[in-house]
Amino acid sequence: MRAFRRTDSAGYMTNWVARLFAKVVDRQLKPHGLSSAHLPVMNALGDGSALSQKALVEIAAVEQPTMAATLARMERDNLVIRAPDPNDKRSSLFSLTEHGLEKFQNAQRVFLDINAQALIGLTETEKKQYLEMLLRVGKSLEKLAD
Amino acid sequence: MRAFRRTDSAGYMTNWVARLFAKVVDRQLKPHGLSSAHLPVMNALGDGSALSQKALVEIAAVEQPTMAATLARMERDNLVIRAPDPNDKRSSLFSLTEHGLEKFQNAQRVFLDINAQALIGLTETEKKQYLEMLLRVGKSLEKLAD
DNA sequence: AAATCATATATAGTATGCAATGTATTTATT
DNA sequence: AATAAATACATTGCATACTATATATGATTT
Repeated sequence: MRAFRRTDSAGYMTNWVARLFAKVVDRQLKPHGLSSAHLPVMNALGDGSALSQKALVEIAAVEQPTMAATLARMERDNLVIRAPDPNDKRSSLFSLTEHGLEKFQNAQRVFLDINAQALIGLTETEKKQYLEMLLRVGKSLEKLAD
Repeated sequence: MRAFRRTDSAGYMTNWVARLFAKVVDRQLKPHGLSSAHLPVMNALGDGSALSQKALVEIAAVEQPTMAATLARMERDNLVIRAPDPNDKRSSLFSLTEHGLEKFQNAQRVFLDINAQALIGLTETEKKQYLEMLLRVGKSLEKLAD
């Protein structure tokens, strides 16, 4: 079996672009004390919601221990607070602190801007196709992961 | 600024698909004692080449300390060996061990198969478009990262 | 040849991600 | 109600990735 070019492999290419996204986002968020893993959490809590770890796990589509660690760091950095869930003693409800809410405004702007810059070489039609294909590929991979 | 859906963001979606790729690949490679980060290295060395860390950094498009750690683990696991570069005392040349070469055969098959499965929902034309768009988005992001 | 600059790698520190497993609480079954 | 099963979360261990920085060697300049 002959070696293949990286640009011929969807796995390599997707990983490459994802790392570039994260690198650029993290560099620009760092001065704000934020990072890419905070974004799905802040986005979910940005309207003032108080959500459980489990809900955030589903929203961010990461494994539970990953979200636990992210929330622990965000709590440490005063971006979120944890309150006991009155209906379930196993669970806590997370919400943004005031500081977290302020930071979320910046984060949102930075992230949307980088997304726009990244897609600058695609037409409007292609942008939709790009997102739609990612969704289809992701769903195929989710089946493989079950 | 209103919250956006994850499926509308190229950054989220690319990251999501990349993590799914890695998860599936890593699960299937684990029984072979391999992982996704080994693939670009094995692919580069699979023809018997002996390459420096620097060359592998460029091929895999990761930062130098990342490749250093990956090579250290691969060396520990007897997948690659390190030999002094006769032309430059700062540098070593890495090549696959016999064990690494055997494993590479399996890895290659597993990886190509997962790639094919992931793209099963795309037409042949779309597969090319997917790769081509990733390349364009990646190049835009590389500019942002400079 | 000595001093300077550049290059290749190493190391420390941290974040993000996964798998595997343990614990407390809740829900379902008998 | 007691027991069993399911659920929510915590914890441990490790891999992969980044930034920042240090060290050794090589190349260039003076």
